[in-house]
Amino acid sequence: MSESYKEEIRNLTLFANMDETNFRALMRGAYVQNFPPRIDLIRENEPPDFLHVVLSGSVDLFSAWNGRETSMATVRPVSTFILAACVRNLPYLMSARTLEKSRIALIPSQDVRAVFAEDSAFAQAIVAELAQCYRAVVKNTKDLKLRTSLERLANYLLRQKERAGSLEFDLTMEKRRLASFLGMTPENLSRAFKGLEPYGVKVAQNHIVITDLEDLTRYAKPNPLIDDYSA
Amino acid sequence: MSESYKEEIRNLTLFANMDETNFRALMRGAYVQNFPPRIDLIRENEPPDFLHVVLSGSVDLFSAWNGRETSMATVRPVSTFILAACVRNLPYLMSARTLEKSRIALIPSQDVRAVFAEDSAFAQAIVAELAQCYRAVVKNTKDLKLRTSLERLANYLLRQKERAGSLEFDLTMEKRRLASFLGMTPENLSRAFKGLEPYGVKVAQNHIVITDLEDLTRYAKPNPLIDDYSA
DNA sequence: TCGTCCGCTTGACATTTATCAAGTGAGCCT
DNA sequence: AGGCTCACTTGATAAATGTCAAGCGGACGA
Repeated sequence: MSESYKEEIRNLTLFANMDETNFRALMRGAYVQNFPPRIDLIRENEPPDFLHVVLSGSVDLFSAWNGRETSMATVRPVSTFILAACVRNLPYLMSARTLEKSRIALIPSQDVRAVFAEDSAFAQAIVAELAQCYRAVVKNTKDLKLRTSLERLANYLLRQKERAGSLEFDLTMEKRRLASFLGMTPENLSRAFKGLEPYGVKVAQNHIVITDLEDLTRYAKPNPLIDDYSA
Repeated sequence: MSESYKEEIRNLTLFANMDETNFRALMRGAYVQNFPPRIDLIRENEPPDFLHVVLSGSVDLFSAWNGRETSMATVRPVSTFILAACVRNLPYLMSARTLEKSRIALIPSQDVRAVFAEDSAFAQAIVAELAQCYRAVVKNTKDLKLRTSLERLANYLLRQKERAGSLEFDLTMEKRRLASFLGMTPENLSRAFKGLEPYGVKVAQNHIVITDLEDLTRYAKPNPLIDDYSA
């Protein structure tokens, strides 16, 4: 693997503080691969061969049961996925596919387990990462159980507004995927956008304009314990 | 704290392999308290002062938003809760209350953070525990997003059957809490029980009898990637 | 033993969400 | 430019779920 990739990975908080020798050991078995859009990377129920690091592009984590499918999360650079399966050496709970052309680093999971048993800085970083992921999923569950789909969409738009730093922004994913992520059908999402118009949301294609932030906020009632993904 | 309590905690996988000196240090600031039923232990959004260990009784983790409330999980002996908030030193995402008379050990969370930075066996145990919790919540999300309420109930009953080791068992919680846990109203749960009768489920009060396991299983389509809480 | 309380159930109805089918429109290839 | 594709939208309808109000029945205390 090229040194520039290694440096990119090294800068991830997960790997930043670990011992250099251990990091080198981790990288020895690792490699970077380029994938075209819509390629399956892993399938749920497979054994966890590799810890994946998204270097560029983006990846959809999704899951299926009984002919239905739902999008669980989007992984963007630079971060990892399926860490939990790796450290526990248990089958993946989710499938993953590239959304766009993506560069992914693959680190053999047995190396991850071996090194994390030796390197306490790495172990601590894993703890921080897992705790973060855990809290993110708990928030997502609260979102699903405590809110209607209209409320979920309203709060999603407010989070995107925060991310973009502007009252005007483009949706970062296809509407059909957004619908699945928010736990509804595309048809329902389409109507939900209409339903938010009275609260000051203008939609044209993928472009969103929040024309009345106060009104939308009053309706959405955002809450850091659900919507603040950084804490 | 009495030595017998300490031993009980020591036997938890989370604490079993750590250094004795570090364990003693953890226990120094810890104490055990008895709580009556229906007592609030923590409230969401509070800073994480203590890691909680349920020694006996049971605890409900729940969360509220905008006047609505939902039950997230039940913690039974001997296990811990709000570990993620402790290690990240971030506010609780869920509230907790005793369901019955319970004995709870409280370990100052700053001690937990201090010791886990020193003790690699402890750090590893925390990783295992957090990864486990993460996977449990992911499964729960899949359950919520991929299944109807009737399917969730059917699979819940199959899991309880497994737990009890018998086709006949008692529900371990109030129906209203079960409804909340499964993400529905008590009225809807009541009708869902009726709806499972054709598949061989008999309900009398809290007592459940599965009279046609094959039929119920065919309907529920249980899946280890959703329903097996041990993996 | 008789009330009373409280959780559960039931029925009627409203709302939310999904499904199915048909249309619209932007992007794209030729 | 024409015509195709494909996501999205829209409308009609059905199914799932929630709400409200009333009733039932076991547990418990007086």
